[in-house]
Amino acid sequence: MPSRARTERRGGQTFIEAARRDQIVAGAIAVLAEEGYGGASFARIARRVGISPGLISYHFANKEDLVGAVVAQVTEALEAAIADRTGAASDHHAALRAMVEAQVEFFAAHPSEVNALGTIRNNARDTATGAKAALAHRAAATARLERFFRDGQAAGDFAPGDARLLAVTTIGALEAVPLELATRPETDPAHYGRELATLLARTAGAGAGGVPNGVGFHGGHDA
Amino acid sequence: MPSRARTERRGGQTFIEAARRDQIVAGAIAVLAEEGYGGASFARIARRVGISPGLISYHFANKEDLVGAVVAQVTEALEAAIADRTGAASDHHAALRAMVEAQVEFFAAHPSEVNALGTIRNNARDTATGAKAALAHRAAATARLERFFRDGQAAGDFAPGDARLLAVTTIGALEAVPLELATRPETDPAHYGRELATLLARTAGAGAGGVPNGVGFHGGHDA
Amino acid sequence: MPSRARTERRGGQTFIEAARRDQIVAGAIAVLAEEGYGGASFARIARRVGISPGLISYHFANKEDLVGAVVAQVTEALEAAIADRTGAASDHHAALRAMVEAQVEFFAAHPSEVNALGTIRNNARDTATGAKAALAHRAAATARLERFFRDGQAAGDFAPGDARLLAVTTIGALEAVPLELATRPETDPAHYGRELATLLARTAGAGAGGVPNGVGFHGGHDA
Amino acid sequence: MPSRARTERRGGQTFIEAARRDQIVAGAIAVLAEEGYGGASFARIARRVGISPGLISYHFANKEDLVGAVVAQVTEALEAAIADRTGAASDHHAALRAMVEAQVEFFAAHPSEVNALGTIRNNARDTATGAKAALAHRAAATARLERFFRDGQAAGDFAPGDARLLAVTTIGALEAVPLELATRPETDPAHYGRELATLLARTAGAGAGGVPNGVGFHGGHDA
DNA sequence: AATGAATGAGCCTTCATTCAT
DNA sequence: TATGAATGAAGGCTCATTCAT
Repeated sequence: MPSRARTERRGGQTFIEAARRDQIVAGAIAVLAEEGYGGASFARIARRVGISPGLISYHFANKEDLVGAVVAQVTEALEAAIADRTGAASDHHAALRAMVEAQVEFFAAHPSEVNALGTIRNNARDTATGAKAALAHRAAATARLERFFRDGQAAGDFAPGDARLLAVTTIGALEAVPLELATRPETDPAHYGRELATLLARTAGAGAGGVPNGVGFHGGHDA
Repeated sequence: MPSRARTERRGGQTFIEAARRDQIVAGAIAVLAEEGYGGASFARIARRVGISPGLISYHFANKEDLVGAVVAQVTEALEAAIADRTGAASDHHAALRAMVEAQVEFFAAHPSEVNALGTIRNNARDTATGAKAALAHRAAATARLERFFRDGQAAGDFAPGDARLLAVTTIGALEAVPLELATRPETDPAHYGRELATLLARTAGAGAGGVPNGVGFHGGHDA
Repeated sequence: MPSRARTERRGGQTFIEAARRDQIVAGAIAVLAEEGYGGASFARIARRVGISPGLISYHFANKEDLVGAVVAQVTEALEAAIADRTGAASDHHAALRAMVEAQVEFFAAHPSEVNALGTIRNNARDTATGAKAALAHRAAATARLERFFRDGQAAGDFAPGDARLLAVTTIGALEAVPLELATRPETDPAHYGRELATLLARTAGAGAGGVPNGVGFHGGHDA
Repeated sequence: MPSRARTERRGGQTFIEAARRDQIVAGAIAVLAEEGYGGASFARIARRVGISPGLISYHFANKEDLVGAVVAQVTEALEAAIADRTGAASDHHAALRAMVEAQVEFFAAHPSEVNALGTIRNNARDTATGAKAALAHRAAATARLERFFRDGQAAGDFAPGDARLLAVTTIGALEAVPLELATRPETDPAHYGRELATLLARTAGAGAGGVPNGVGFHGGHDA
């Protein structure tokens, strides 16, 4: 029985279909990162991938659809990277550190993806569902972080204060990282992540039994 | 020789020339804020201002040129607002607070300008000189802030630490504010600014003889 | 040697080949009727039939070819329906009535087919051989009708006059029917056909010994 | 004072704007007539007119808009031609004759316009308002004709009968004319018109005191 | 100083068609 | 026999920009 591999499917898609989609998404990410939102035309993406522009329309219903796929892929990868690291955290300080470090390292490891996501987010008006997903992802991340800080404050791990403000500030601090890494390539991301984690821990403040400037000392967690 | 008024100049420009340029820049800001970078076409800007699209090309060499004018106007206004408030600051903590509060209040008072500036910055690849100015402004602001923090640490007003990291983090925290204000219109900007200032002061840390949460009182340093 | 059935042929075609062609023609008719000429793309036809677009190209050399098949099928069915009814007619008046009634009833019974045929005729320029067949069919029908009227006039069944004018007018009157039936669905087609036959008989006029409104009874002429 | 002519306006349009629009509409009519609906692309129209395709978009909001302009121009011209001739008619028979003759002569004098209108009508699905206007025009003409026949029957000028059927049949007979004239260029339109008028008068039938083949002479009815 | 007419490139998308499988 | 991947041309439309006036 021939050509089995070609007909096997994953999620209703042929292998080759899935491969093309991935390839196109990758091309879109690269072009978005390099040329910006306005420069990410089907023609440019197709040229980079080495296919005809019509083929993108064949695999994606819309530009929106393609942009949505980019957003989905990048946010999922980012979420996974964070989840991987925060899963083991035993307290709020450890979790915050894990999240910050994971995020910074992801930024360093996937600069184009992160850049593309940011580019899309900043041009969200254009596309309806596609790019709004990027904004929604950010909003969800902020809300999650707010809950996390409130939780930590209730648990006495963080100093009392406006958890929303803390979340927004933390998100902002993190979002400034990719440009900094790009601007100063000599920066060691791992080190930067650890330092930023420490700094943001100080920002969140120590709870009743903690120490503001650094590290708690109960657990044995680090990043 | 009549029409003297029309020929009087400031900076090499006729009055009416300057007025038109301002009018067009204002229109560009509004459209950038409302329609995003991709939506800010000459046609759309001209329609809003009530002129013909060709006139924009008459007054600005390029789209770049127009974008550059927007960046210049907004960054200058922002700088002025900051300078106004930080001028009176008597020490680093006061100066930091003044800077943060001034910036947040500027964000609240001029949402379109800030939005437009952000939009341009996020699409900086497109336009050569025009939009890169926005990035350059940010880079300069970061560098200045880094110097400020280093200064403050040397003076013992801030805790020792990586001043660059502190600067980038502070910038990031500030840049997250406009979206937060837009997303939650019920937020009181003045209050948000004070809280954020307090928070960022804690982030910078208290120096040897200072108070973390408040205002120091020794130095006479500038922003 | 199995699969004999699959290789049996009619007119040089496999059974399954013939079946597919019919299926595709039927799909094309439906799509033409519903979406118009411009909307009748291979993709749309294929989707309706439940096959891949490439298969249409496999079974038909061209879009022209497909359009030609549609024209052939519909005109043949129409001719057959007319022949069925006019075969028994004993004179020119009866034959005219039979033809008109048969045609109107065919219009009512096969609205999509008729619509598709009309759509093709009205876009005949596009496709070379395919759609010109529709025009040719109309021309042939007109010529036949002209001969019929001339015949009837010679036989004294119709009033003397320009047989060509009569034919063109009759064709026109018939071609207005499908839209009328579609626009006013409450119309009873059988009744409409009888009334129209009577009216057109009056238009053709009564011959020397005939009755204008009704049926003559001499000839043995065909349609 | 210079360039007066250029700034004078008619209906809010510059002269040159109006001239261009007319020129484009004329080009669209020619291309529609020659290449059919599917062939009437902006590129093709522009090439014929000798302008760039973008200029069509500059003068017309849409393809729909352009198509609508074509429909408006042709239907208005046709209506005017009919009104010119039927205005003087003193009774229903005279009015019917005038209408038929005027229409046939218009068909002969403006073959492309008529062809274009027909082409648009037959592809009405594609375009929303633009082409539906052509269908609406036909529906209105039919309704008006129906009223006319009913009127004439009430006045005793036409034989009793289904006025709707009569109207639809008359419209159909008229719509068959352009193709006949195109197919047989040797046809004399004036003669054809007179003959068709006579034929359709016979179709409508003579009223109580009238003469079937000719002209009534009593009434003062309108068209 | 200002208009509005005009261009040509580029946008996303759909199309008929081809071809390896 | 049938699929689905792929192409290249063409579609309408918007854009920044130019230029005569």
